[in-house]
Amino acid sequence: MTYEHILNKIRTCGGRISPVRSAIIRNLLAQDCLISYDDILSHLKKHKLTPNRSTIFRELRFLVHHNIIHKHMIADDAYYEIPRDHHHHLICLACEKITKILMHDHLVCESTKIAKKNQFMITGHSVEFYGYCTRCHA
Amino acid sequence: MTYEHILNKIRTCGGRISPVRSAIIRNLLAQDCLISYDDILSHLKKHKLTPNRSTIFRELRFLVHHNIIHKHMIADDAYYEIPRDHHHHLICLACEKITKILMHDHLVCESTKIAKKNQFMITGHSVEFYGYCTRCHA
DNA sequence: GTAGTTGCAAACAGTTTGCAAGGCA
DNA sequence: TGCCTTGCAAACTGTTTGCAACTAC
Repeated sequence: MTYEHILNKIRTCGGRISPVRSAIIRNLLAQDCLISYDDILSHLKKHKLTPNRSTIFRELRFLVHHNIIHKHMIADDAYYEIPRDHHHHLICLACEKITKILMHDHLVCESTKIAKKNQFMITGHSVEFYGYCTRCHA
Repeated sequence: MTYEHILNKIRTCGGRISPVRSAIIRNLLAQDCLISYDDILSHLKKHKLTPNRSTIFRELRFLVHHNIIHKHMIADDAYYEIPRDHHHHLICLACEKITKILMHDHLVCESTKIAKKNQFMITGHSVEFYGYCTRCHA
């Protein structure tokens, strides 16, 4: 999903392209992994945009609702990302740093079995590894 | 971890065994998967216990802090369980029902590789499959 | 008796809502 | 112009805190 791809998707369903909206989308595209509300806020500030909190929440909800971004809850905090390459996360329990990891995903084939066994339509899965990063472990 | 096992662990670190505490632990032991704050509250009511909200939150925090229970955030809601058999979850995006699943866990061996590659001390992992249960899919 | 546990009220953080004003197409 | 987006203030939910009263051991 490129920037233009996303804009078209938004226009198709009646949405407008406002400065705040496009800045948030650019921010999410520039990132290749999960970012928080605060990350987004500080990125907007750098671009001289200081929208109200409710605007940011509404925007993120809009993008989630239109399936443009995904929301993850990690240790009580919300994080967002544009789903592109399928990947998983490594989460430090001390500093909360999130690292993206790529791995050969056995779960993709496993999920077919699980779906059949449990009579469940699986649309996605997530994997997180918890522990301590080098800095926090030391 | 049996009931007595848990009580001893609590006593060892200076905790007392109050009616609310033991009822919550029994509730968690009776369940073999994730339960919510509301599940706990209604279980307590059945046993004629009506503690204050803050008491329940404090208790759950106490148990998490002493590593007796684990807390999971699923779709903005908190769930708790006593870690016994290692298992994963199937989550219905419509009715939010959570089903426990057992599967051959390739991730256990995968995690050693990931730990080494990322210089990260892995202490645990979680896997969730998202989708729609039979009832919600129909 | 001492220290841990509880109820209550108040505070708090994150998030949502109603409404009027502003802005994109 | 019409409808979407925004700011503002207020409401709301889940959770935490301070403090005095209570209770397990």
